Amino acid sequence: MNIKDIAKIAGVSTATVSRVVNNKQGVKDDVRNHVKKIMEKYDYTPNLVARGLVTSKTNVIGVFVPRFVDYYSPRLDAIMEYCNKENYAVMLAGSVGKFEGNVKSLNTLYEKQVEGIVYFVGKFDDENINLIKKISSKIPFVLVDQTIKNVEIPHILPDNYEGTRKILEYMYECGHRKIAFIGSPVYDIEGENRFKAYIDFMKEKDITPDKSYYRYSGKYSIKSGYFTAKLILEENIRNRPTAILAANDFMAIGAINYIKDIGLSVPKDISVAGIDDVPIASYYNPRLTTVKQDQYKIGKEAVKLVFDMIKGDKVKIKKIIMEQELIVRESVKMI
Amino acid sequence: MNIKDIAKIAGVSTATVSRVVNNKQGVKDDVRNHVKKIMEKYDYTPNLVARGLVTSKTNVIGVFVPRFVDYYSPRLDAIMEYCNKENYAVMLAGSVGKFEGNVKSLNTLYEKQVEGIVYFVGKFDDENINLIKKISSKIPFVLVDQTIKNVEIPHILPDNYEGTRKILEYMYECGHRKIAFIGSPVYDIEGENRFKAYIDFMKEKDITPDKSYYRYSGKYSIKSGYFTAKLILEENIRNRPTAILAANDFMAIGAINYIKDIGLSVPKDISVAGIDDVPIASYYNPRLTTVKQDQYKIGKEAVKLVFDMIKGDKVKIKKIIMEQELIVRESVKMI
DNA sequence: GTGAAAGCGCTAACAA
DNA sequence: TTGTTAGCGCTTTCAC
Repeated sequence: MNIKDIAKIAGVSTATVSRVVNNKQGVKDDVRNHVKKIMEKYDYTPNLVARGLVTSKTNVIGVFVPRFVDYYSPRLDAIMEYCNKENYAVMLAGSVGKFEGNVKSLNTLYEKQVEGIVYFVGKFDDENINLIKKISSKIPFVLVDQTIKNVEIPHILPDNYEGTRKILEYMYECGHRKIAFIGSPVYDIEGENRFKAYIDFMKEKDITPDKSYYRYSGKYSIKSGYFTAKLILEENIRNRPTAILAANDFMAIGAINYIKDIGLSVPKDISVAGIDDVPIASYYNPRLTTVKQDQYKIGKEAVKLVFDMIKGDKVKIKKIIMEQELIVRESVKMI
Repeated sequence: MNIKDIAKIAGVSTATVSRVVNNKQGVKDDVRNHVKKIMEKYDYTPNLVARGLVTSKTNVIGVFVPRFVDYYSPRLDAIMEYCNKENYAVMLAGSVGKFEGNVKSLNTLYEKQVEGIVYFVGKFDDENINLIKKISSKIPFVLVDQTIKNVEIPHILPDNYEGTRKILEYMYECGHRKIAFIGSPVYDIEGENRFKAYIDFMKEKDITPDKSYYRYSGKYSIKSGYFTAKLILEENIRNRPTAILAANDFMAIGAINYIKDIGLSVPKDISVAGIDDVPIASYYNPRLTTVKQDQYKIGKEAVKLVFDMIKGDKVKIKKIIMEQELIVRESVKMI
């Protein structure tokens, strides 16, 4: 049942049906009602693919998510909400474990004519970067969590350097000097910022932690936090840190699990802090002291930026830095 | 840059370019290479919307998610993975808080010509059900977590009744008799199954819990678990339950938070169990004793079913019941 | 092995 | 206020 069928049955032209479907003016009320009745009777549904072809507006935006972890949930919520409001649909892409899928998946988004893309970065390689360059030169593209060196792309970045300093400052105020650090993957520029903040901070406080006190080999997962904590603590049995900062909440939770497994307790024996403030953080036991990235807001700003670019005539590169806020809860104690 | 441009530049017909784009036979190697070179040079990307219109195959499947919580993450992962493999894209719909959005959002999916839909149910109302009936009569549609009375739709259901009995049996074996129950929303048929299992089980064991021992007003969120636990425990100060079963893990976590806040400890003072085995369950403190729904598998079976229906000629209604498995961890103790 | 041409379902000038 | 018609970018017969 298509627009032609309806037109024929209703005894009008397709143009008139189209006007009715799109609630456009210039149709007499009785004709409009008549057409509407026919559409209803025959369960007519407009084919938005066809419409998209002629208007070259698909009303779809693309979202790339490396994998589904709770970290992204509030962001996706924000995006869905915004898109619902704007009458856009969301098309998903993601690698889901396999790095190789990234390029193909992102390209598909583009080929399917999405009008803009929000890209939550997992990792990059050159192939990826080239594709991003190409796509971002043709349609609105917003990068979240990461930037690309020497390439101007609108992006939203949490202020990881300052955020990390804030939580370290707090730990320091709580009397901690022996602070270990569970860092993030080496491919992650922003992760490096967190690590850099740690190194800088310690230096400023005239503390020189042993090299075995910090590792930046974590993978942002609970498991990797567990094993990195194990690595650090096993190497420092005689010189146990009083506190551990993990580069994200999941790794902090992993560390807490390990500490519990060796019969110690957080924060009684060792304090642990995270970064991100994922949804579970405030309900974990102990409630996690962390640094809040307002994920919902990040998601919202990201889509908003895309829509600004879709609507606006001139697309000027925007860069948004999101401040991070110290969230004091239970997992770091005063010593 | 479209197929016509490429054809003109390459000095061939659009048909030939199309054959090259789609890797079809019947093009001489040198012609093929020549066309490929031109496509590359001019950064040609096929317009999949146009292709979709002519082939009436969009290579997109729709997924409806009520909201983004961790419960759905492994399911979405499974779906993404499967679709990547099958060369399909995923279009998302969801209500995100507002119930009213459901119908419009689902309808959009249909209008955008997705080839099939996986529907993770939040709640239903009549408008919703009518739309689902309509859509499911036209394209492959799989319902997950719920069924519709008197309507035959392929669906995947966790065996909530048996699952709930399994965990209750375990709690009973651990010596618990005073078992309270934090139930799920009244609109949720499957939630009612969990509640029914509780009532049946208690009756079989000749236990008649006070009415204040069970509530099925939870909303599956951590917060609602917290406040329902509060309600139950405050009303039963002199007759405190030794164990609480929550109808999902999030509410169990909420209950644990409340118990902690009143100075008691899980499982020392009160045991708490959940249902679902969400990703955080095995890393919570205490590690959650629960009943596992293999969410990844559920997601996979759901898409698989949709693809079977897309590919298969005859679409016969399939119903899959997913068994649940008792997962014994730390949050329920022997008394 | 290649091209001409019809048409997928719709919108948007333009004409009437 | 309504209809005619030309595409949107692509695939797919059917000739050649």
